[in-house]
Amino acid sequence: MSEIIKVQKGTKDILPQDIAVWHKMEAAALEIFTRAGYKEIRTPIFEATELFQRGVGDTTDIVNKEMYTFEKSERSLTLRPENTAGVVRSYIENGMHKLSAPVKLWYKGPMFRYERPQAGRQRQFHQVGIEMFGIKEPSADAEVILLALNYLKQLGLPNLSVELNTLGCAKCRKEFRALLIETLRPHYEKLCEDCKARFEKNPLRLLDCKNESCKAIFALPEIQQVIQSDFTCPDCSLHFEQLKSYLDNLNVNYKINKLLVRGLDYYNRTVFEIKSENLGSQNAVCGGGRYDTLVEQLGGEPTPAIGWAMGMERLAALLPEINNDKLDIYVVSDNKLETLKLVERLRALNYNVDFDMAGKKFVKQLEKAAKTAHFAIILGEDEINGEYLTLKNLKTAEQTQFPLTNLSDFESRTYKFISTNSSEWIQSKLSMLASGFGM
RNA sequence: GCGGGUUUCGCCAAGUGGUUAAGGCUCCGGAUUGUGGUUCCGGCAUGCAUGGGUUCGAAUCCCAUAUCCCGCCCCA
Repeated sequence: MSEIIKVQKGTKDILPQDIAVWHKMEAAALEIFTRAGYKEIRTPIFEATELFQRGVGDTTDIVNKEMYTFEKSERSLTLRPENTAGVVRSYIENGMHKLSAPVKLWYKGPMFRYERPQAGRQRQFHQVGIEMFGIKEPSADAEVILLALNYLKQLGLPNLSVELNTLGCAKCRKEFRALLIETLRPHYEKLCEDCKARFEKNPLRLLDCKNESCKAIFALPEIQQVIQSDFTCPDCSLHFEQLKSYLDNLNVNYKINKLLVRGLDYYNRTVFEIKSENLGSQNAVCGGGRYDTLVEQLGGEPTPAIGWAMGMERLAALLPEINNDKLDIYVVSDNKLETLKLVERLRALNYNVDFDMAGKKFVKQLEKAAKTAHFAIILGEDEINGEYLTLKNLKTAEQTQFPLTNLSDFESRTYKFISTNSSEWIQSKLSMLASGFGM
């Protein structure tokens, strides 16, 4: 046997026994977003490297050190590290600004970042997210945040904490930036290397620094005064106040975090995160914000926009495991031809049905049925000769016979037989049968 | 990129230099040629992440590499 090839570091197989929770996340996304007027968009996994350099921003860590970039036919291509840039590219390229605003889009799929894997972080991971284009009013911000909460609620995660901040617009941020640099300059020497490097380029990012000595500096009264000060221009200020008012009136719990500065360059005004305490150090489930200049920056018409993304692996970590459902019926028989015929008919009636193909003995087949299915159908010599089948409830060991010639009789009478059992499967089957018979 | 830990069967796991590497679960077969998930019996690692080294002798000690996990940075 030659050496086996293993999955690559930071990647994982999602195995059949774990897939149910992914189906749940995907189904919830389709349902909740569709209900809010969002349409799914699927953009390519790789894009021109330049899209991310210009879109995500080349001062970001994502672009600087985390991209999977490769050359092909003298083009530089990159596996998408996030999907906002790709969606914006598609929005521009397909002339979606001509559609009536807002244009509401959602997506799900794999993203790629070359990072050291740890709890809640992989190199290939999945995000589900939404983007809304064309509305600058704060009601859009409110809807987008509510949508995130609704999605989490649908998944049974209603109690996560929302953190909110505003970064202002280019204009007010410029003034704040200048003030911040001026205030921090006396402490420059005491800052960590990263902070020094970012000092002139993107001083807002310093506020996010986790270094203890840097934190101590930012805790100084004169610096806190600057950080806590309301630097936003009247327009930005009003926008934020209106958003907060909407959220207050809708009883959304959130807290203002002045230090919340998102790591992607394209954000302005509203930024927010949704966190969970149960995720270890990578605790952000959802991150998003407004990016009113990105469309223009990537060559489109000036278009306000806002969106968010959730990490699906992190979401999955918060959700309870879902046991895979058992089969509805396992057919026990030594006559493969008659079994195949019956299985075909049962599958056509929407039952999940399987049977033995290995030629095992009767007892073994029944054992297998007991482990993998709710019901067994026994189709032996007696049944075939008498043109009937035996249905066995594997939980209660009850049995009953049905004529083989007319399976609609099987359908209509089965629910009476199985109604003696109250498992979840029975409930779902009952409602299915009931709807099928117009009851 | 930097730090700490981990690695024995499909899964869990004993073993800390000395005969054929415990045990449990799962799986497979039999007891039981049409009624199961109970019970009983049997099978399932010539090998302990990989490569070197020390030793009469290594899963056990040493070195290197890899792996996965956790943390930093950053992000979902």
